[in-house]
Amino acid sequence: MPATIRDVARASGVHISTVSRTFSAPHLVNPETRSRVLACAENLGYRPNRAARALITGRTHNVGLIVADLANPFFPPLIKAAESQARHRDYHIFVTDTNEDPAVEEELIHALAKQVDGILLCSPRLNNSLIEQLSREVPLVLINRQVAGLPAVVMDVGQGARLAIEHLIGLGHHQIGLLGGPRGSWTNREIRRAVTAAARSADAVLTGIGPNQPTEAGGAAVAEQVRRSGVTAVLAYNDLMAIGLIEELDALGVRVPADISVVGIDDIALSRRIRPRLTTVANPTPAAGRAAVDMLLQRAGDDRRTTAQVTLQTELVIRDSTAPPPATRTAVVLASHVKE
Amino acid sequence: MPATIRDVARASGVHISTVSRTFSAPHLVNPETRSRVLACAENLGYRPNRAARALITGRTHNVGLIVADLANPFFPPLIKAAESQARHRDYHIFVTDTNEDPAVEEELIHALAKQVDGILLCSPRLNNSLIEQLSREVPLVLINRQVAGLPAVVMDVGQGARLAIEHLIGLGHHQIGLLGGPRGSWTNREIRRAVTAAARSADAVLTGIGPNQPTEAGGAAVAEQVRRSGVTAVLAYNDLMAIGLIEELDALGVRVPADISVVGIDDIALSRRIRPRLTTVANPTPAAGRAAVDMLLQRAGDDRRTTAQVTLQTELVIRDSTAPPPATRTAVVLASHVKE
DNA sequence: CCAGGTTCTGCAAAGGTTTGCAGCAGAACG
DNA sequence: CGTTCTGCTGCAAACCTTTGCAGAACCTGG
Repeated sequence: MPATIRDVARASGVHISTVSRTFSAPHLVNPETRSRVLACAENLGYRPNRAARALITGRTHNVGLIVADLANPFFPPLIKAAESQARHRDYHIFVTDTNEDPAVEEELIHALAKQVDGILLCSPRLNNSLIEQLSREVPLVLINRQVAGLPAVVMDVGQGARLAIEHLIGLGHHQIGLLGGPRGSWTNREIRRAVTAAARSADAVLTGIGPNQPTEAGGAAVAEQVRRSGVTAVLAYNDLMAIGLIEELDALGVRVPADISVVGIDDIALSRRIRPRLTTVANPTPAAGRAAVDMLLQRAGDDRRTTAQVTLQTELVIRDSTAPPPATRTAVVLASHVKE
Repeated sequence: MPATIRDVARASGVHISTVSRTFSAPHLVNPETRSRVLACAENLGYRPNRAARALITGRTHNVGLIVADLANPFFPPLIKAAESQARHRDYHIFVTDTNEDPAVEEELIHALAKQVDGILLCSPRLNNSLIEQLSREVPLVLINRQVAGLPAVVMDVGQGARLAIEHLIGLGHHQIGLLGGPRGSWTNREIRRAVTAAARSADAVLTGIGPNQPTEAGGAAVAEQVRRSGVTAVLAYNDLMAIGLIEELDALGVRVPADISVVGIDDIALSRRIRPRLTTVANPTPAAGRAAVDMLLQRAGDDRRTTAQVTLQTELVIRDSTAPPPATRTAVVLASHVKE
């Protein structure tokens, strides 16, 4: 039903190759012929079939972007930045959501493989060897994950987490809880590594809690456990969990930050809006999206495999959800400064 | 580089058609042959090329989903519901974002056209005739938009808006502001239509403000104008605008709901969390996502063009951002009930 | 033993496009 | 006027599959 290159050729009395060139290499065809062909194409409503084109050129001008959970406000800024970057380069981005399920993730990579020129894998939950294997099927750029030999852009969440712990220790906390994220998360391991080191060198005691769903529900679910654990401060895997935790603690009659301090990670827009405003580690998500697109397209351009790994800096944003622990409260308040 | 059907055929000593059938019609091939072929395929890491398959079958098993703004929390529930519904039917969903730009929207439809079996168009900003024309290129299902002859699922926002206005009038408001959304939005027109009728029949005065960007920034931008306009209540195009407006009014020293009542539309998760909790019109977004996928896939199945239009009910959720207007405050409070 | 059926496999066309090669006409040049 | 070059166009193979058709091998029943 839709017009093909052949219909246009017939209508304008030229060979299909001329029609093809009219669209993909206009300078090779006589201006007169060109405009005749274009007129016929317009008439018939002809549009080149991108799938057929891709079959022979090997370039689809699409890139896939796989995230764990579209409903997590952490992702949209990254996605939008990636989209606009891709658009400038005449590429389109197809976004899909894995529902935090590694099986779905693998499924999707296979499904996308031949329909895109590469895939941006955001915070994948797959294990390293599987990722490596899949990367032989389709060019991959990882975001917030490092696998030897694969290009990646990561946000230095370890550094941010370290700053967060030092901030808490500086306030006088010794018993600190660490709310783990989903299993398979590289970010999760980075946080744990950095935090463990920071805590050890300051004689603070760390209590791990998790793994958990990286959502508000996941945070809320462990509120009771946090309260009973005796910690005076908590670093959560992400802002969503921190927010869920704070709300549930509030429901249990535990005040934040008076009784327990809470720090999140990501600095989603919501964190600035809740009360108490959340102290958190800010991630440069738009920059990450742009960088990932650049790496992928550059890699697609040259054939040589770029395996660069870009690290973006994070930053601790101190707001109102952290304060000295109850016991030492007055003493420390005298010595500390209040910052935004 | 990646293995093709031909490599598998060579390796297992059969014709390519047999390999093809092994994957797309296994019952037609001898179990013995089949397992041999499968073993070779596994060995070579062969995966059928979905693009090539689509070229000949005409079925890609993908569906496109185009939204105006991924960062608007209104969309994720719809998207996730659509994705899970599609997954059950062995389809994949590709999501893209138009940045509220009609030109990008058209671009995207063309780009997606041949790579999907149909497109779900969410709150499109395109005009009717263009939509109609594009629908001849690729099957379309509209969400929150009605165009004669095209299948659509809409949420009855008109009814919800009417309830909202009646609620405000019931509280004693006579001067009501209507914060318009983006131009090109069908929802916007529906709201205006319903609200105008409701206001007329109750002798309330309506002040239109807009069009505006349907974001928090858009809501914040008109706060000053709202304050000066003399209205005592506002119905916003969506929750995001309502929230932005409330925050900015707060910054201007105008209290909600004491000085001005505000009602939103959508009932995004955030609306339950801000203070005052937002009175709003709840939309059944997951149901809409599922219904749209069903309509599209059913339409793809039978060849006959289904043009059904499904309407889903909305609901007014009364929370804390609405109250009687300042003047009549005490009098009416005595006569009214407080509900969640 | 033969007619008819079943089960499996191969052949080749088709789907819509791109692209290296070759051919052709006319221009430029000596 | 012959040669070389330039600009344009057509030819046909290629990309990776699917699928209608036909043939081969085998079986069943009469």
